Amino acid sequence: MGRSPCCSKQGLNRGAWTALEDKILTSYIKAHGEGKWRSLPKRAGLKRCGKSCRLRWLNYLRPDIKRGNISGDEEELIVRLHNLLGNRWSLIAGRLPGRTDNEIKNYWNTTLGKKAKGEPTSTGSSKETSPPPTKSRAKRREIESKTTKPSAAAAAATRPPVIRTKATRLTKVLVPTIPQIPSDDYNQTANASSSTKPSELQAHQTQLTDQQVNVGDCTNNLNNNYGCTDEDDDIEAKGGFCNAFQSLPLDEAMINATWTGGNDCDLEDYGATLDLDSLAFLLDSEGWPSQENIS
DNA sequence: AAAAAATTCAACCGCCTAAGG
DNA sequence: ACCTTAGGCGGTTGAATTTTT
Repeated sequence: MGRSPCCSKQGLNRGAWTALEDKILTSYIKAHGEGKWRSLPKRAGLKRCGKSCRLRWLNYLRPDIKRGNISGDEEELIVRLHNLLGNRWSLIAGRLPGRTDNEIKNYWNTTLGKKAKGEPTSTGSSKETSPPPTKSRAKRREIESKTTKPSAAAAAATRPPVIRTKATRLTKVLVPTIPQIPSDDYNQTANASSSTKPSELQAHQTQLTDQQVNVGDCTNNLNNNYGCTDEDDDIEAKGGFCNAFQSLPLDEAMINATWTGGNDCDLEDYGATLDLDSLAFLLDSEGWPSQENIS
């Protein structure tokens, strides 16, 4: 691909992974767990760069990866999240169980981004001049996803660009925990019907909406809102509500869901506690802070 | 049927931050 | 305080595949 390798890769395999390599990597990680990527290839007997192993595992081999077409609901959610977060694919992927940042990024670049710009789904300068094929895959996928609501993409096109600050690496597994709301109140709301938003959560959303939320630095704002400070290293111990994910308006189901990014991630667990229906509020523009408030 | 064009997506890259020495 | 290492992220590339001509 034209660039010099990032690390010494003499004698290392590159390019597409073979089935055997996949098997070796999968077996090794199942036996020893993730992590120590630099030394993993040597220990596993793979002639691959550690980064390559990590990427292969995270984007393809993980058992909880959901493969296949992105549904209309997922598409809507991606558009919404992109409006809010910009190109922070990892954060967006964190809201779509089983989807990887790479997959979402690819989907955006090939489909949604062009939709949002009102461009035909084509690439390249020479390609821009020609009209889109009448039955391109993108077109067919559009037709297939019958639940697609074009209004969101159109709305995205009219919104001003998202203001972003530098992305911050998330070094801890993000487990959105129950926010620090009075337990009685929370218990009540948790028992409420699914169509009713818990009052505290509604208040939380309102607070976010009313506040001048700088999306790129929302962590700090949220930390302040929920009593966490920069000095609070032990956020999880506080049951805190203190990361960028948690700055998003959450509904009850999402908060109750066990979100993990680690080895214990099990899609069936998600299915038990969270499905796309639980994210439906994201499709409701009323539930989102306005752009003016974000910037 | 074959060639060209369009499209997808896995894989790579450089850069950044955090952690540890 | 500085340096090194490891892990993670978003941007980009190009081979493979699909569709169109």
